[in-house]
Amino acid sequence: MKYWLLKSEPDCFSIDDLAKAKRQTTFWDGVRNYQARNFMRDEMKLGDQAFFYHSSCDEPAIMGLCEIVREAYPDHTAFDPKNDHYDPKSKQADPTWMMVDIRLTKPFTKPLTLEQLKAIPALKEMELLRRGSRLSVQPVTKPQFEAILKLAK
DNA sequence: GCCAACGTTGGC
DNA sequence: GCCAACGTTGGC
Repeated sequence: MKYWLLKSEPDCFSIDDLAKAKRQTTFWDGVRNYQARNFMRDEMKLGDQAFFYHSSCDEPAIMGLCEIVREAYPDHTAFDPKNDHYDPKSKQADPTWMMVDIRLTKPFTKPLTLEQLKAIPALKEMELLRRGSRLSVQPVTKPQFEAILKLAK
């Protein structure tokens, strides 16, 4: 099993939105970065665990834990000219962009803020904390995953 | 709102 | 294939 971190801007889609969704499940659309797509397409498997992270907001933080409930399939929002994430280069017959489905399994009552994460020695090498890191879908190592889960409530 | 870091685009 | 220009991300 692998571990992941997924970024979302809460103004766009927050963990509360996910909590309110049917079966606490959503498709993770809008990823338009090749490295992030490759992680989703090639490495994300059913049952993998993923942290839900709020970015570009007052208090960036890991908000909860999710599970991958469907493996990669074409991101249909790329085909829709009216969608913000429309990409004319992605064709139905040969989709460029993929998405997965995730289900919220454990919203944290006390999210771990970015500030707190930075203070945890076990997370020194974490991708999220790397200077200039922008990857919206990123792998988390098992020790990192466990360190975070131990502190999150 | 600023700006550093990074990815993408396009001319050559 | 190089690289400058540009756009985006995301913390502050």
